[in-house]
Amino acid sequence: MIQIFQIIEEASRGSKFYNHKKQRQEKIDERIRRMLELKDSFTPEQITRAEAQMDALTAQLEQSRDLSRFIVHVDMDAFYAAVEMRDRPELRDVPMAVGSNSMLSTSNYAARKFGVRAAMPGFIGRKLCPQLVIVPCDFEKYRAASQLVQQVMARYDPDFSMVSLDEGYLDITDRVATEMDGDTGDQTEDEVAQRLVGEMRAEICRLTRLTASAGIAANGMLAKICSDQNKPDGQFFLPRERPAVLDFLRELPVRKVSGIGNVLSQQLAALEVTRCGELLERRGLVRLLFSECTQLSLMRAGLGADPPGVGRDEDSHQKSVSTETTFAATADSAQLSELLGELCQQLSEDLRRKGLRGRTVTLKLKTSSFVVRSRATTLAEPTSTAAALLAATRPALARELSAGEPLRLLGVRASALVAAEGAAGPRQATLTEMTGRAAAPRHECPVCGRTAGSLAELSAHVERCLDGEAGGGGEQNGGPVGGQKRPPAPHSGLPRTKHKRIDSFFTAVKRS
DNA sequence: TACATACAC
DNA sequence: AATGGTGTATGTA
Repeated sequence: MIQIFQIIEEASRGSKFYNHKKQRQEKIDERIRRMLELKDSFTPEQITRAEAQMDALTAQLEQSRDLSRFIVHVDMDAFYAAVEMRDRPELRDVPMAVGSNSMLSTSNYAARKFGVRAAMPGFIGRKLCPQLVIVPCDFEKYRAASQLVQQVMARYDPDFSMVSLDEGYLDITDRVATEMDGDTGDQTEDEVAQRLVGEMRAEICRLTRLTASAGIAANGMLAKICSDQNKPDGQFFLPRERPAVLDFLRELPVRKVSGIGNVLSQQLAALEVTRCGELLERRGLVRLLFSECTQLSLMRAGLGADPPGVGRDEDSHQKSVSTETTFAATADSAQLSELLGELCQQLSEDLRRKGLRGRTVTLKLKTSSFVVRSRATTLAEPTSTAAALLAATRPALARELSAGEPLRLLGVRASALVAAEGAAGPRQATLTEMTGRAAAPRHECPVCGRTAGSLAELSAHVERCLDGEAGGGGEQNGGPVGGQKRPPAPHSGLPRTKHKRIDSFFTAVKRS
């Protein structure tokens, strides 16, 4: 499988993308060299002292360690690909990916055997696997499937929170407690939690014909790692006991922890830290070489001591709104200027739709050699008009253009957001706003196939259907639910999110 | 506040 | 021949 690396290398070598990536890596290497130099200058006393300071932090984290909750992370398996395979049986047994020639969003497991991965351009995927079938994204479908998944999750925790269309967190502690009050035989709390999650996954599967994996642990950080352990179509339970948590983490690659990415894991590797357990052993170096913020999150990763919340916090609001696009590189200022106008128009619409205005406007650009730059302007008054956005960014574009290098991307962002006149106030967008509505003009129950008169009715029906109470399973499909005589009106012309987007569904959002 | 970087999905 | 878009957080000046 070293071949995979070689094929990718072969296909990339010499390209501007590749060159840029190499340059970036050189910068990282240089940073690491400087870090190691600094490290070699530390005296044993310095390190001992740093360790003592970290021990204080550790004690503090131990003190606040909360093992009282059952947090669940649910992750749909190869989500987009799974939806396409479900709807097109001919794709079932072939290597396939969802996306385009320039970017793949997901691949199925057959394609993964060839090294075809998310975030890989399609043309490289085809080099790795000539039979690869590439299916374009169909977000309406993924949204509809996600809605069903969410409907199930809501039954286990009405305050669940989605991270994206295919992934979310629940706190099922209360649900477990309720269950324990009834007759659970001689099942322990832990067993009940696992059974409930198994049932939830089964319901998701029944409703969507898609599989989900899940992790159950004392906090979201651990639950997320756990959901990856028995993927696909599996679950993993990590007991809520300090020794079990520490044992689990000791050998776990640091890269598995959300927040430790490419760069930080390279830095850590240079310090001979590749496992979470080693974060604790080398805490002195962590203290001396990383920022306070990074120290804290690394110690949390080593100890598995993270707050148990599922992203619930009430008064958090959206910080920025942006739109950007990639195109064939050009230095033609008329063309770029026209595009900038369109982007400002788009951003203006997005801001208005969300009832927001921005005081800081940022132009983003990427040169043909993949160098990214941003130019920000702060206005006297917050705005949401295309004209003002354009006025704030056009001069910056002109300045950058005078360098003469062709551009391959332009983007505009509004930040320092405030509520527009008469709007509700800067707040997080609701899930519905961000993901759009389920595209089911005939509100058809995915379990029994009958139609309901409205979304609300359908929801209620699906609840009953999942509970096995609707019609006792004896009735035929097709009869409307709730005595409805006619199929409902197609659907209320609510604004649809246009699906020019490729993968933009950061919905770390609380449902409201 | 401006800009760059890292990260997630 | 060819490598995405949206958003958050953080470090630094």
